[in-house]
Amino acid sequence: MQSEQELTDLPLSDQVYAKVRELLRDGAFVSGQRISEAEICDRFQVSRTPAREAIRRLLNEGFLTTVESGRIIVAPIDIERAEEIYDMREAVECLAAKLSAKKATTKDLIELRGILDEQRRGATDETDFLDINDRFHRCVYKIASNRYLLRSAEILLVSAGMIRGTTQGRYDYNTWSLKDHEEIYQAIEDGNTTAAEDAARRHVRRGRMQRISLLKTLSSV
Amino acid sequence: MQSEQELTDLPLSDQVYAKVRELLRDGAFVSGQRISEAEICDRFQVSRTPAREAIRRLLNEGFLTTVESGRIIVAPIDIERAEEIYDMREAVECLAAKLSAKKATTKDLIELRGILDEQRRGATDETDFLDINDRFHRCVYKIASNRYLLRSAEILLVSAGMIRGTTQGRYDYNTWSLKDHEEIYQAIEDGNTTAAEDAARRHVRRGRMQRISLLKTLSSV
DNA sequence: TATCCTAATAATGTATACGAAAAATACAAA
DNA sequence: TTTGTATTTTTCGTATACATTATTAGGATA
Repeated sequence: MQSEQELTDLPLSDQVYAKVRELLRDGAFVSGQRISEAEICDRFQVSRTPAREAIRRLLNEGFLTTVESGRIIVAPIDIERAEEIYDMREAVECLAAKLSAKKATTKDLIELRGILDEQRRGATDETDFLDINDRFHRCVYKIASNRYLLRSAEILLVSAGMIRGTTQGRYDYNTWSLKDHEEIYQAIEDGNTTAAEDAARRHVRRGRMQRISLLKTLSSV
Repeated sequence: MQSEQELTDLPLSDQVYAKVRELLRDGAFVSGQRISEAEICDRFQVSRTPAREAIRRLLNEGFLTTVESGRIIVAPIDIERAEEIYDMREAVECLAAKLSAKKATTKDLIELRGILDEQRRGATDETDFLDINDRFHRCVYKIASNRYLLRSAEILLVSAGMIRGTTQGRYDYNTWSLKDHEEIYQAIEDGNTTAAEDAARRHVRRGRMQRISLLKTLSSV
């Protein structure tokens, strides 16, 4: 829940939750793969209680799914689910941008610009790029300061990141991503809510097209 | 997770979750009130494990909040939180209406119209009215068929329902609520996505004004 | 009476124990 | 080989035990 807390002094269930989500994001857990409590216990050396709680939360947030008879698997992201993610993401990112444009303080703008500068300097590798990208979006969420939005946006950001097939063709993404982020930033700085919303919408839609086409080439193989 | 399931064959944690949420909605648990595991165990005659899981989910969804040193209370809904709820709700309800207008089948329309007819016939009392109201919205969510939207919208619907101070002045709400629902329905039937979005937006904003002013009169007392 | 120290109490995080239900496996018979 | 059945194993839901930490209460002293 608290974001700035050291991971080690959080309850084990939260640590496990965070670590599993990381594994999901990094593709160590793949679509459709079965997840059992015992496996989580083994892997993270915790007892069933925190493992259970982490799994239940991941289920609730849509990262995992229950199949017939209670078995749990990593939620497969097919085109249908990807469209659900992006439909929702568009609504949520637009709101985030709009609220940020309304509420951003000077300090907020400095922080956001800092992340943008980092992105401009260029990422060392793909993971780094994705990190910076996520930080930008999370910063916007923070500025929007809406707890319900935050919860949703966070989940959707990670879920969208899980849509991938091949890693290739993802890095040049940086070119338009940077331009989009600059646009969003500018609108927020200007306090122009509709411009912010529009920029966010375009950004999400570009991401959507890219990801969906990625899925399509994959499923046709 | 599955909606049509008998409550009794769901895991205890889900049953407890549902029951606590009901108590919250009905005002049996009030803002700021402390909630302890033991209390939940006592009240529902379950052991700590399911009680814990229910509480964690309620925390995660924003119904409960952690205060200093891990104490858990019913999240107080002040004006700030109410605005967060309604800002987010506007985005989510608009999306729900839009998607429904795009996807609704004849069968969907029949079901939705059925609820509307019920509302037209009038509710017997306030609880009944709220039930019908919720059913209408849930039906729209279902038609939109987006899992991420559903989770969010459901939480926001209940959260918004928890904004209340006095019960008075809530019942005449029915007059404009019905009109709004009819508008939303019509747009969905027409497959007019922008009209659906607009109708939903107006509806949410009306609810927002009403609830916020309710809170304001309360806090000024 | 106010304050501080200590003991008791309660609450939460974590681990483990138990039971039921489902799945997998092994083995026998057709 | 296939099928059917019995047995073993896994997995999960639930309960409870243990440990640690925070909170409260009581009593002694200034």
